[in-house]
Amino acid sequence: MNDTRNRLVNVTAVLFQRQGLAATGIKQILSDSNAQFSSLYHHFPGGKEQLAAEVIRASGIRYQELVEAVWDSAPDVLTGITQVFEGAAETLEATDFAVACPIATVALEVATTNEELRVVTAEVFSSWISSGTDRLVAAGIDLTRARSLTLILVALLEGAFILCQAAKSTESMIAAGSAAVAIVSDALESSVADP
Amino acid sequence: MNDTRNRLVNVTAVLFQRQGLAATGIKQILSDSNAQFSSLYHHFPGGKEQLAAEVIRASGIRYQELVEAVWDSAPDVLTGITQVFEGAAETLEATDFAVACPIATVALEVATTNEELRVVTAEVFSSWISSGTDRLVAAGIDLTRARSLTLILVALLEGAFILCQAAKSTESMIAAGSAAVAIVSDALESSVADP
DNA sequence: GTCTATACTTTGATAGAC
DNA sequence: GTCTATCAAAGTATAGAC
Repeated sequence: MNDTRNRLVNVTAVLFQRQGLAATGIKQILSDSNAQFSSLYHHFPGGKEQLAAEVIRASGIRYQELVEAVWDSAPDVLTGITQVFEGAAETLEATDFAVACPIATVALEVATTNEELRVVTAEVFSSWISSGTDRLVAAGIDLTRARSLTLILVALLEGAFILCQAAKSTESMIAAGSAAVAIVSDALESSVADP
Repeated sequence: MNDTRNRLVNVTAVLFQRQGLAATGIKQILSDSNAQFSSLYHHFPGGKEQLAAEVIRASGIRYQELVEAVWDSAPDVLTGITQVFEGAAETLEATDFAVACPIATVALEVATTNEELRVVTAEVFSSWISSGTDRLVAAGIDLTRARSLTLILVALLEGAFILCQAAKSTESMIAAGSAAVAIVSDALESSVADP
């Protein structure tokens, strides 16, 4: 799977994560991918927008799988959530705060400027939220509350990414992780008390 | 204060909020401001980057004042926090999810691409965090905990903005507001119990 | 599917008259 | 301080040979 098409997607994913959509030029994508104009427009007749849609989807799936792997390898829910936030903080620090959410920058850019791509980012977030909700339901939390909690968890993670990248500090991610654990912990206790 | 220089800053602030930095061209700024190239480079010899720095600072101050006004007009801390998140949700809905955080898109764009502007965004967030921390301290929470709580509040707000704009739904902002109130409420109770 | 070359637009920025 | 005109570079996209 290291053909030209995949190289284009993977290279663009990295550039989108660091620079966003508008700042990433096709010429830079081609240069970094060792590819030609003809290859890009052969594989993506829709040009930059079609490539972007595929990159957003691929990045979303990859990040979801990463988080699920961390979460599911933990012995319990609270440990899983702790490790997701700790892992995010470690990655930020290890990459000099370059690697955070793979789609947040693009999501904000397209939210009011490109309806097709906005929908793609919404689908990615929706998939993440379903994944988290499933896990909280499996831990004994009722569906409505599990969904609401997952929205909070994702918001904490995304918001902390912004603050951490701007400040070049993991302080916010640490605080967000503590809050995430506290909130889910409360929900678990009231689930046990009122099943 | 409706001279050319101020028009440039105000117009650019709106464009940055909706499109981000890279997607906003100087020609669009000039067109929307009814200004000329010569005016822009007269007032901002440093070009787009200098204008961007001033716009980020101005947007940061304006938004901080808005939030402080909402917070301080409430009878107590928890009501204030509730109304900040409710106000954000109302603004999102009233503007078809176009008006969210004024600097988040730019902050993510510049975080790894423009060190000078990254520092400016960091200063804005730092000022917001100080403002929130002051208010929680005034409510009786000790400084360390107040700062940590404020980081969580800002992360919740910023993360919810992303999710709401992508989904075109205020669901995440509602959930984030509930979480914010719950977390600060807990802190207030333990402050009273253990002063 | 890939190569070279190119078309056309928009970008940020500057020059020089007034 | 403002006007018109213009620059060099980078932007996306396409054509046509192989």
